[in-house]
Amino acid sequence: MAESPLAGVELHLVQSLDDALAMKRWAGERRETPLGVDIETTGLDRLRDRVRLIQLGDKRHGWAMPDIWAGAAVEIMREYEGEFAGHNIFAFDRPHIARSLGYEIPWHKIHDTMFLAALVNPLVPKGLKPLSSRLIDRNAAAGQRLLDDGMKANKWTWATVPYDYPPFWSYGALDPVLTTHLFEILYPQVHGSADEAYDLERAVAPLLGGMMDRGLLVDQSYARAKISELREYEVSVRSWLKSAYGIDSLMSARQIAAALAAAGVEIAGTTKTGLPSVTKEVLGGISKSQDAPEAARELSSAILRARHADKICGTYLESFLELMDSDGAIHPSINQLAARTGRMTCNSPNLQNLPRDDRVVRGAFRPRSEFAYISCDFSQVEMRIFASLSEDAGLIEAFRHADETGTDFYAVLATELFGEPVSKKSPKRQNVKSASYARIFGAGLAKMAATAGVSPEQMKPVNDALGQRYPGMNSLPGRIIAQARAMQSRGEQPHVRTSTGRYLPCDPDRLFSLVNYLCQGSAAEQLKRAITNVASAGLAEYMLVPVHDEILFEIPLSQVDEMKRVIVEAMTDNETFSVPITCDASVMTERWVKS
DNA sequence: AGCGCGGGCGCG
DNA sequence: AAAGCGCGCCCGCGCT
Repeated sequence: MAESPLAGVELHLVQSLDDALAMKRWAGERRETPLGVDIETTGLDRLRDRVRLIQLGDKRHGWAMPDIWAGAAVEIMREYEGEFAGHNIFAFDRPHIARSLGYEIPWHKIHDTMFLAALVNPLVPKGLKPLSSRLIDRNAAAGQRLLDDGMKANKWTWATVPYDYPPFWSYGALDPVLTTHLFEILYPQVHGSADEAYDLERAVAPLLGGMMDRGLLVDQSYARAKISELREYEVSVRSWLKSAYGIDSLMSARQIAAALAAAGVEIAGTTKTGLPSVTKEVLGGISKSQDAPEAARELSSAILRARHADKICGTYLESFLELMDSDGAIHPSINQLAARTGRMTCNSPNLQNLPRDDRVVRGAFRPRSEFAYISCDFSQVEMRIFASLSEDAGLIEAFRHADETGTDFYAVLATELFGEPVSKKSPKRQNVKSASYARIFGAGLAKMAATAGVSPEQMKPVNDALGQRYPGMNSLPGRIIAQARAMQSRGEQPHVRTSTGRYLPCDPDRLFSLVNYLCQGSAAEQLKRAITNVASAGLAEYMLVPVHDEILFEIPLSQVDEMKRVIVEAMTDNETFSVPITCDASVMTERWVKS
């Protein structure tokens, strides 16, 4: 049996000046990997918790320093000439070390093994422990259990576990050792193939940290007033549903199906587990149906209205008040590499899925005094990227023409396809848009038509014409899938790579999804690029949250016009693709709602 | 009481 | 030939 790479690792706890000096001598040694960095804190609050233990390590040694030695740790880091590596160091350790210990490690000197792991394979669990167990030593995470059990048994928290409790300091000291081992394994798999993607992630990371710390101010009295209005309404509907139909849950498929049956309507569709489907679409269909009895229509629409009220309160407004910090703001967590395509995600709360049409929810956010919101979003970014990657001269020209004349892109396509002027309002234009997006998603004709709300017979000629006039619409997916098949026959995981080298694998039986991964992943990178460009233009401190193709800003009122120009300039990109990436900014002075 | 899952629904 | 992509959060439901 091969010896563990961790055999012979020595772990040290700094408890004296001699220990600290020994650590300093060790840190000054030459080594081939970056210096591993890790910290333990009193908790997970970025703004309030403080550092308790600072750990440094390389492949052979791990050192843990209690915070009374923080000065020495910072001195070692300041003087260190090489690079550092940490796991999730950009989002966690670096900001804590900066705020708590007063040292901001230069971002270009930092490697993050979590980023490396995500770039090597976005589908795999990215925690230090699972990665270490898988890539270094099956038992690498064994200490974690020991520490968890010990903390539970002694009723210790991360704030109170004694520094010299061996499972605490020793497994703390092991973490930077694991990180350097991970670096040695993962970096060669990124270096040379995805350097540009990696550098982009490193550049974006501190900017996302700034956004989380800044947060969005909540209009509390507004939120409370809306909540009581909506809850009152919901309660009245619920009590009617209960007394008239015995329904006590707005989501119970059984109860709702039974009540509708009593009112004379049978639900046709089922979920994949066989229960009757009671979605908005199904109930909405009944509520609008001329054939359905009045009672069933009333019942369906009542359920939907109550559900909507519940959603607005439960998922959004009430959650905002619960998550609100003592500074009156909400500090979402922005996760840089959670999605398989390289998109960022957001939680606590998710500010990327606030209702767009119902103005109530976004209205709960107000710019700080003497500030205004500016929202700047890319225009048809995924389609522009699709056109560029397809190299279809007609599509590229259509975008050029649309931009030059200020015409809607899909109206340009529809005008070309139908040989007659088509307006932005026309259903023809809507069908062309649906068919175009279906290409990006890899949808078939049936789904395409259903989404557009027309029959497959109506959609087919539009879809065929689109493929004929713009052959790149067929050839790009064709090329991607042909390459994916070739990968499969070589025994590789089928995948695409974006222009930065980002590796995007798909499930073996869903090759068609690669078309979307490439467009979505490239667009995700374009937003990350835009974030760095905005920062380079000097507006780093005004960004609040990224929303896939949009950045929300909070800008001093006195500089709105000027900064709006800077933002548009920074987010416009005529270089990266053969179709310009354009954007559109709007100013909101009162709330996060466009007037 | 807590966990995981499916269904449902909000966004790009 | 046929294939809609990516998320997070809430609830109901069945399980331990």
